[in-house]
Amino acid sequence: MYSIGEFSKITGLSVKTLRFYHEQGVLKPTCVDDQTGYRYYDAAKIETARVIRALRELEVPLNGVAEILKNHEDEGDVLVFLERHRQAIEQKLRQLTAIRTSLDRIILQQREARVAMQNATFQVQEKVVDSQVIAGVRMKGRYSECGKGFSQVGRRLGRYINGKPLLLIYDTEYKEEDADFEACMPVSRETSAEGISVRRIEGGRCVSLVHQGPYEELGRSYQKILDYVKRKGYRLRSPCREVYLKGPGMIFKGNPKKYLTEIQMLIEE
Amino acid sequence: MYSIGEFSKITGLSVKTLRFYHEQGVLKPTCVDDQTGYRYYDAAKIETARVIRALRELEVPLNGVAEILKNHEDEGDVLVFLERHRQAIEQKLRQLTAIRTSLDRIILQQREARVAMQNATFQVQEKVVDSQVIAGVRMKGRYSECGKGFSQVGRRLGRYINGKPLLLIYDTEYKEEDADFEACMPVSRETSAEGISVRRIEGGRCVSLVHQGPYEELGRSYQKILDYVKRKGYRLRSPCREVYLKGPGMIFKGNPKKYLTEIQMLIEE
DNA sequence: TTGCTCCTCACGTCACGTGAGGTGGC
DNA sequence: TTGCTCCTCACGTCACGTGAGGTGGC
Repeated sequence: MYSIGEFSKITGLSVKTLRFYHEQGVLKPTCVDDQTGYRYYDAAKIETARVIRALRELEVPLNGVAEILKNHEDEGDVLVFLERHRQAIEQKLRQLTAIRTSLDRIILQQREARVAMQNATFQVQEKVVDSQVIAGVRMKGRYSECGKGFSQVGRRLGRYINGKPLLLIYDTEYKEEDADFEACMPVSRETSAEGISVRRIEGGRCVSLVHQGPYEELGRSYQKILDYVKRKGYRLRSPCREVYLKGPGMIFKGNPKKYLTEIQMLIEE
Repeated sequence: MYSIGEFSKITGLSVKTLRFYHEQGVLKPTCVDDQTGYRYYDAAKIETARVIRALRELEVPLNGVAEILKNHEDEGDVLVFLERHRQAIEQKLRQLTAIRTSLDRIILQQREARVAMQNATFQVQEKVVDSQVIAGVRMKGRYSECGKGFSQVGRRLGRYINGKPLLLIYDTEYKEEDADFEACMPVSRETSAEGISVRRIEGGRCVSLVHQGPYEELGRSYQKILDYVKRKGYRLRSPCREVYLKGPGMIFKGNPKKYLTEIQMLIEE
């Protein structure tokens, strides 16, 4: 017979835990001294304790452990139980994996936003953009509605997104009410999904300007870039693009004054 | 201004949760009527509630949420925080993945044990065993010590195990004290590990008998199989094998009367 | 006497949910 | 008056851990 302290050392369960298991009826001492209240455990209880530890290490809840210990005669019951438990674990795993994916996305976004901030000159520049595969939803209405398009793409093709959201603007003049645009996400795969157009868009030489500030103030930057185009005498290829380098985050809307948006206008060579 | 019920519908947070968040100081109502104690929230709080929900959905603990809300000015701090949180999630994921792996192993073992039980005839049979890759630890001593060898292999090559543990017995006579044997696990890869011999062992025709009962009673089955071998005039190829079809499980030791052990003796053709 | 082991009882953790009992205004 | 919304307070969940205060035997 072992005292609770001895039994604790043997089994690796803390004294507090052993008392708790007694209280819960999961692991009862072999006998209790009714004078002192001391708990005593015999050698056979060591095996029970081992079983409990094994099950707890598998994160089987205590009442499950109790149940298994009660009718562990039928090994089939245990198997069914373990399969159910496996399902529960699997469920948690899926949930946590989804969380990790979201966190990765958020962290990456933040990092990229920083890099974009460091690299931005806020001057009109000429550069070459690569051709890329995008998934887009064509919309008509107000620009402020574009979020719906982005989230539609995100829901369907979330796991394939590998770049910043961009807007293709098909109007050649600014329209408030009935604008014609496409909310796009660069994706790694040419998967198809209903209501979403997945395709490759061309690259090429373009005039680019990074705009800092709220979207309502984009007009100023458009003016700057168009002045430049006119000065150079370039001819533009529609559609114009807005790339959202840094916008409202998934957690914080953030400060609109810090939003970064790159306007890209492809030019004919 | 919204009452708590209205605000609950808007934000998707339960009334109880909103009261709890108030108590915790995470999301305070804009004002509280000191006559009735009614809580009122203004529209700006909706955004805060959204942030809290987003963070809670990422399983950020409430005190973390509170901390982020307090000094969310510096986005860098949030990034560091999110990275730490990602680490925590990753940790949990690893833990749960390990649990799932264990559960799978246990469930598979149980299933295989059932199949073995159904197929066993408990008669001496002749059959052909395949050549297989095993990882083994050669030992000298008592057979009851073999568990150490198995667990040594399990610890080092656990993820590559793809079959039932088996013992190779190099003695040609039964030895109690100073037996010479090798605890082996079939593995899917010829990886090497110190102190463990990973190699391919031969297959071939063999005489086989499934023994049901505790290991101490294996002698009876050895007698049966050796009688058969003698009757047939076969010549044996050393080492003899014991395959543990059903033994003490990872959770329960189980009933030794139900243990199944296959004795295999390869014969020369 | 000191040190050690054991005891019980109450409270804390975590993020809420449940339920009782009561109020105030339409 | 009934129904609705709101309130507070206390307790439950889960598997223990912490700490206070006390006991009994060497």
